[in-house]
Amino acid sequence: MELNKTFQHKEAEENWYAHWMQHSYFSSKPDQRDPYTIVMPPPNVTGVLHMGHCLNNTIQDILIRRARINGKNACWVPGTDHASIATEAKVVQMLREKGIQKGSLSREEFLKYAWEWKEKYGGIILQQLKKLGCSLDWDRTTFTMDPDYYRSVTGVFTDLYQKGYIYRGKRMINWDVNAKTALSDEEVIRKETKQQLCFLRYQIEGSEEYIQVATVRPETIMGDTAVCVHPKDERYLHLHGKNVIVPLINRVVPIITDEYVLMDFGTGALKVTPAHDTNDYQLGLKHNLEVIDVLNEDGTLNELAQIYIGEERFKARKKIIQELQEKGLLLKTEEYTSEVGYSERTDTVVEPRLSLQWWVDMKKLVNPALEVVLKEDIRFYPGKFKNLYRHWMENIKDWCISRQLWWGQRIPAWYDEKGNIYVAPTLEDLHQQYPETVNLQLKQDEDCLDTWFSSWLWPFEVFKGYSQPGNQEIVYYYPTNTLVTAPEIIFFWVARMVMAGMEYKKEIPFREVYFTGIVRDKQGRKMSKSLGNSPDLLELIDKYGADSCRFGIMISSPAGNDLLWDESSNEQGRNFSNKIWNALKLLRMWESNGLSEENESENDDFASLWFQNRLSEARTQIDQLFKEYRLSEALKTIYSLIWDDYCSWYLEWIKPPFGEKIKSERYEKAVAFAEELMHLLHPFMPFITEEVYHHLRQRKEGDDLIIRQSKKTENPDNLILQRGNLLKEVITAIRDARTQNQLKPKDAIVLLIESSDHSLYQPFESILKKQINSSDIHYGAPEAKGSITVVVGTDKFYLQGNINADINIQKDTLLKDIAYYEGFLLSVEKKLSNERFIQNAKPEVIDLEKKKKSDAEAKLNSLRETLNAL
RNA sequence: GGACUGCUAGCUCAGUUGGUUUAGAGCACUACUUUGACAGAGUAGGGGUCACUGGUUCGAGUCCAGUGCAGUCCACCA
Repeated sequence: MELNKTFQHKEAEENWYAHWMQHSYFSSKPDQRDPYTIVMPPPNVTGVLHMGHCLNNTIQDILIRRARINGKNACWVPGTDHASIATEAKVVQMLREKGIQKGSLSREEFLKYAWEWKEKYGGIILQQLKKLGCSLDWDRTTFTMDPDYYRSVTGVFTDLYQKGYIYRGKRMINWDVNAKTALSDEEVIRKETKQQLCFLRYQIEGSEEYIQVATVRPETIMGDTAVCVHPKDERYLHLHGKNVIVPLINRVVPIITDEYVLMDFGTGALKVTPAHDTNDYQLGLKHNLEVIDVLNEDGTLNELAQIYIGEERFKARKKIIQELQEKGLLLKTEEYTSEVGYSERTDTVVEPRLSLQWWVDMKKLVNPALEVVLKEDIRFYPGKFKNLYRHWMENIKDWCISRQLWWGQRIPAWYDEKGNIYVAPTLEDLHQQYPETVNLQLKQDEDCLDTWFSSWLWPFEVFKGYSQPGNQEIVYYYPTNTLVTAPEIIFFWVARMVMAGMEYKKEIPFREVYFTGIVRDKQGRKMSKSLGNSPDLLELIDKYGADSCRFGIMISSPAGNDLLWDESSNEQGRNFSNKIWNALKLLRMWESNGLSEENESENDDFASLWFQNRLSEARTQIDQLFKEYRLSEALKTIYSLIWDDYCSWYLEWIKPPFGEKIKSERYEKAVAFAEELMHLLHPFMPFITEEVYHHLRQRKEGDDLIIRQSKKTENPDNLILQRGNLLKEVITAIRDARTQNQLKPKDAIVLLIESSDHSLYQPFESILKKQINSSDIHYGAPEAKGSITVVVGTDKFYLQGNINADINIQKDTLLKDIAYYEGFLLSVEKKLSNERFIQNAKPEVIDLEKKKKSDAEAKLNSLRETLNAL
């Protein structure tokens, strides 16, 4: 079959993915082999594939494919997360565009829309992963709101409630006025924000005197129930026990004292608004202050504010500032920058708000989960995240898990008319467990659970490890091997999965966690939708091919650091594909030219002998790099093995002279090496490798690269490797001399080698001849001048024949070399003549320096001899 | 404010317990080559006082301290 000029990625991708699916190569069932399990971090149903997913899933696919060819039963589980708040926001927006307000719908009606939306868009991201070549076990696709999964979530809630790990309490929470729900601390992003610090005048009751108070949130003054000063602050001693009048609404509130107030910040006088600030709330509790919440759940002012009722909080702020100014109550404003909390999902400023929510008492779960990481039962790559994990775990706070949303697992708590709480996974369970409730008027809690309250069960619940504990699958696949995820969700997800795993399986959920870097653009900016600097991955795959995109992102992905991604790395991947493709074409061309059956002894084929050992050497390196999760370097090693060692050296070495046939044995070896190379590269670039593998030979049904098993790595013969390096060195040096002396490639030379050991060169004489275009090779010293001399090591190579050697060029080169080695020798001699060095350095280091010295001397001798001979 | 990480060629990165040459690779760059696998190529070349300042040591890119710059995470100062 005639091969295309270049690799046609589109056809190959479609064909091979379909072929692999047809043969169920991705699907895994428990068997005698060791499992290798990865659970995919489930992307949000709202998501579309971006560069982060590309990186993350490429890494997972590499690990899975490598495990598969290393004889493991590889199982990679896909799925999606219902993403409570993000999805609900999308659905609300979709409805709004249709002219439907969420508030006008019943819960059931809304959920119907939400499920429709999920069915329509929820699977897109998984389909996109197929384009990337991900070898996921699709039969295992799980959704965090699948019926069984749902029940496990409410089951876990019930269990934790019964153990007393979950409680309901009225506390300050982070309120998202846009999504109208509570958020956990982790869902609040703090950002530096410029604000106006307003200095306000609060009049002392029954006096003309004023006290100054600074605030960045003047719209909350209507919730003030005190002004607080430090008890020792001399400026305010005379005001202790007095009252002040809150501006605009003229509420009379007391001046209280507390050491919490910083005397040197602002004016040293703090307005206390217990309903709208966590610290103020604590102060309020301590001093028994009234809590006046002036905001509605959507962030508008309510009746308790008395003024600007119904106005949005920031509009109200402006108006209040203006009114205060007009009334002379605003003394000044200063620009002030501080950290302000924003909702991770809706990016609106979060309001501290007092409300009744459900909480997990994390102290009950934290210890085993901390221990397994400290003991390194679970290993983090890179290791620096261990400290981060530890710090968070040691300072853990209770987890607010209730959300005022409809999309998600509804909290399985029911209230009777007296306000008693009953908790059970389902209503049926409840009736069964508490028969007295059958006849009660029960009302289920309106709220949903935080998304992460379901995804923390992921590593075991995808195998039904909670709903059917002890089933064959969970026993076989759990603990999983590697978790590959972004460091951003170490607290949201990783830590909580460890807790859930330890609590419910009494075992770690995964043995190793590989944290990927953040994908940044060329300017180092984080890729994000809002910046619009995130390229469309599907377009890239279409343009360069999935293999090239995988190559591109992996080659620029240093272990444990962020990666700066640039489209040109895809070009490098494409060029590499093309290089491989052309090597294949060369092999096929040789075959179609016919093979020569002429015999040759093993010793005649130095090239294959060398490459065999070079391959073993590379394999050893790659094995080690994989162990350390240095995937980028493993890829670089393979890249150079294929491009430099196989294509540039090996294939050139075995290439038959033009018009001649290649010897059959050599050809067979070259094909076998190509198979090995494709096998090594396959985890990184699955499509082209499978395609090439099938072009190399006729394959039987089921002989596919994706399942071909690796051989044991053999130790390389270092002597052979050294000989190979010598050969390369000599070729390079002579080629260099040829160029410098302007010899044309066509001009053949005669090579004379002067060496103390001719046997060094004899094994690869024929290769050398071909590579430097030499008609003949002799050994010995030159009889006359006029040749070009090249020194490699201490051996001399004379290029003779019909040439005009330019003595000056050679002199320049030699003098440069001599200067270098003289300098080098000087530094070594300096070291060796230093008595303290001789006294203190290890003997092997001294020996080494001595060897360096004698080597350099010998080299200098050779160079000087050569110079003199000119 | 606290903690962590990084700073090596134009760019992205290696450099493993301090001594294997007077610091490497890949891209990019420059020159030359060009009908026999591949111009998406080949051959060669230029390019770095290893962020800075001190210190330890016979010896520092590597260890220590400080400084600077960048980034990440954490923290309730109005």
